[in-house]
Amino acid sequence: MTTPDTPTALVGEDLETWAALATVLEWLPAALDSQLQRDAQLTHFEYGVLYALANAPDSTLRMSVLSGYANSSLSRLSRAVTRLESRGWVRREPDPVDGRFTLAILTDSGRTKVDEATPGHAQTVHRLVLDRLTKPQVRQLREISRRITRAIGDGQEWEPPR
Amino acid sequence: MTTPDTPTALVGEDLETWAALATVLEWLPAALDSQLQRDAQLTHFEYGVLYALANAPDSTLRMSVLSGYANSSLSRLSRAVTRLESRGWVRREPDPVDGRFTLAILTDSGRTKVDEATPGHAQTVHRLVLDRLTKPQVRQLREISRRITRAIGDGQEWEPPR
DNA sequence: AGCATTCACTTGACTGAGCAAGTAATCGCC
DNA sequence: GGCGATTACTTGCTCAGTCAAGTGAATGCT
Repeated sequence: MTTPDTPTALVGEDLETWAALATVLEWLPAALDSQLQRDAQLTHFEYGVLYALANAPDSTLRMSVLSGYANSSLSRLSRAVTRLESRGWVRREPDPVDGRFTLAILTDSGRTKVDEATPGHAQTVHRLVLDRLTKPQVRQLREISRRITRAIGDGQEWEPPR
Repeated sequence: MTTPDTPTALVGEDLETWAALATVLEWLPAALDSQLQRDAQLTHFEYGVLYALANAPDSTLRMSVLSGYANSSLSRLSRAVTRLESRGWVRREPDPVDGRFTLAILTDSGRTKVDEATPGHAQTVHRLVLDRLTKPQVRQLREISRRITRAIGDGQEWEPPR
């Protein structure tokens, strides 16, 4: 008689799957950063910030909203925006509606930067991920990713950073 | 007539899939680190090092081999082992066979540490990933992950860190 | 209206990772 | 067998990220 115990170690297929995923978790972000760094002197995270601003109305977002889009803590975002600001791609303004909020605003040269960086990044995502998979696999990957994200959100003992 | 151009931006299903995966890439490592940090004062990377040693003959591996197993650069590994050494879980010895190699050796208390940390980590992997997926999805995830890893390895302009 | 509280960041101290330069051990070649 | 590569790390510097404490703006309670 077998019992569906909570497992105390990963074995067999589970271990292999986890090992494969863990490798992706380690290498894919590094590969993405590498391309963006080489071609646009941007980390993937910084690109994400610029991209989110580029797709926002008036190229403007409150820091706290932006940190949500970028899956980031406010302090990480604050430092990243400082860097982007010093390179002239973003500027900050207090929100006239409520001075506690800070608006991050994409500058014209920031927009140019995103536009230049986007094709290379999109190509890399295709080359490393999308083009390697069958269409059903792409769908599965989306569903699998969402399930994992939901599981993380559900965890009572851990809040994803905002 | 449509042409299969190299795309210059991600749109539609591709964008959604990529966004979902990017979220996993951001949150899953953080969630894993969070549990291990809380329950065992270990990063996921440090756990991986101890785990690899625990499963090696004589609980011993050359630094360069270990860095392969841990998907890490030698310099990152060197620093991690320094930390683990200072906590008494690993010790270093020059390889008697060839003094250029350094052997990393798991201590008894290091073994105890891995054994204590493993069930909680395995549970977290189940809770966040494996238990959320159907069996076919687990298989697909393994295959998808391997394809992505292979794609990264193929890239001529980027070598995965050893 | 006045003052403590809350909110939305920002910043200082510290840690971990990458890169490149350094170091010690061994190998290869004459 | 001596000496210039090569190999296998290690380490100094710099930078990004976290945590916790700090700051300035708005809110609420009386």
